[in-house]
Amino acid sequence: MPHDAALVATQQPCHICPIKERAVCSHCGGDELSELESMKYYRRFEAGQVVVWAGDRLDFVGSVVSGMAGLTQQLEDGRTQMVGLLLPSDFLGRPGRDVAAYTVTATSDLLLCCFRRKPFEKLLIDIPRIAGRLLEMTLDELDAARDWLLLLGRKSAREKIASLLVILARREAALIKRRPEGRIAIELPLTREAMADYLGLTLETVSRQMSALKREGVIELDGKRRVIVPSFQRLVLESGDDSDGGPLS
Amino acid sequence: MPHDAALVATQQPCHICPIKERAVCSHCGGDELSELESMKYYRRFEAGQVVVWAGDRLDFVGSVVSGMAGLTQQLEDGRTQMVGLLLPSDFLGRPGRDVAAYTVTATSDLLLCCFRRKPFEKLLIDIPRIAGRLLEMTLDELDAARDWLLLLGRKSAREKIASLLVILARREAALIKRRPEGRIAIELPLTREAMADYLGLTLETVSRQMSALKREGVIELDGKRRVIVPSFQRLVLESGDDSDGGPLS
DNA sequence: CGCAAGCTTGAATGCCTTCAACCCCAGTGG
DNA sequence: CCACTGGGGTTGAAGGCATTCAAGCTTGCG
Repeated sequence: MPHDAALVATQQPCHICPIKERAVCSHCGGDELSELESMKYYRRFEAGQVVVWAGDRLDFVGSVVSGMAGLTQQLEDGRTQMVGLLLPSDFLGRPGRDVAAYTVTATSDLLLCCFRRKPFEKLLIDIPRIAGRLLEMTLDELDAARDWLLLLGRKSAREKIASLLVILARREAALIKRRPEGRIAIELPLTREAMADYLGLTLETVSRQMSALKREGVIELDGKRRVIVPSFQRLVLESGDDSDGGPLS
Repeated sequence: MPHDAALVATQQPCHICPIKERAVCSHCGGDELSELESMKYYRRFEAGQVVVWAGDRLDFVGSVVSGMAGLTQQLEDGRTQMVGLLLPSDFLGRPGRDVAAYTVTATSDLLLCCFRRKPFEKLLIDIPRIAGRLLEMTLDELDAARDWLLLLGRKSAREKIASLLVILARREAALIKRRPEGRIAIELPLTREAMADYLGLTLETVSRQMSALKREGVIELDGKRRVIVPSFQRLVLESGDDSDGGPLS
């Protein structure tokens, strides 16, 4: 059972939680928050660990507090596609479903703030703010999935890589309510293989395109897992779509 | 204004509505239903017509009663990807957002059951069943989008075509609560170009693969827009994933 | 040191695209 | 009546981009 591998971690109070502005609980007031506080528990996973396998029972839901996880789907012959990327504040699990539809893997050290599923489902009925926030988040995820469809269906390998870096930079910046510009650094809590699974490429192609972007000065590599971007605008240009990334919500 | 092009159609009472089992309104009881009934109005679009352009104001939401529409997204240079396929009972529009994020085009003659957005948003607060159903539908759409990611990222052209046919057959069958098997017919309310935009291919590749599947007896063509499948099982096999399509929900 | 995991780079192959010609057919007007 | 036209569809040939297969590199660690 993969759950046994999870470490229960010391909890932090909600009022100093780094994701309190964006997670499912973000619309909650004092009373509601203390109810949540009494129910929550933390789980920690190490990079590479599987949180659940597709098809296995999943009796909790939760929010990513820190770190990153990927949802993946497979075809019979082993071809793998990442179908979801869980970053801090993202929600894991589906209310009303007791079996995981996708395999969830920690791509970096991961901290989850969890609730047992049944009690959480009751909260969804009792506290409409939570259901409302979850709907909003699900709609946002659907929009993100749709951008991703465009990426997979129509972008070149080079544009795909640039797009991924843009997404990570924007998400990282959004947590501190900023908007990336100029010279920035991006953490890459993903192996080349995970990037390939995200982008619908092979790991060799990812590696080659990273090298190409580096050769041309679009990015600099600081180790394998940290990227310096001299000009964020330039990177966005390379990503194919120059939408501005929408409102800072 | 594209809206002017829409024809207002004669309404049918909700109790004989073909999508009453699956649409946003499906969990509503008598009182709620009559409230909805007093607010709803129909709009009709012809095949090829644009319902809204991305970026334009959208003051209504609604359900597809019959026909089919596509949501599309574009890159600056014109590359186009379909990012949503609206079939009967699917929901159009996003509560809380007044500007369309995607261009919506009728790919066949289309009938929508609409509500003005503001009053509908009030309903979402007043009638939790509606909000609940919308959450459920959004989660289902997210799952569908994730299957689509796998399709775009990892499937061959041939598998993509087969997968699309499987999806259409399943959706068509789900409306009458059945499950496709054996010899079946599938309506294809899509041009080759729309299929290509859905699948992340060129229309030539779509045409070639359709011809190949026909040559090998996997499908038969009855005109350009109707496909006969001698063995649904065989088609599923060609689609790459042989999951059974999940529960009949 | 030596091993393994993750990553990079090279060469050859293949799948899908691109560009182009042609077909089919419904609608239109001389 | 039938030639004309245009949209949608099919088919062919050539080329390109990403994959596949393979070798070698880098780095952390027992």
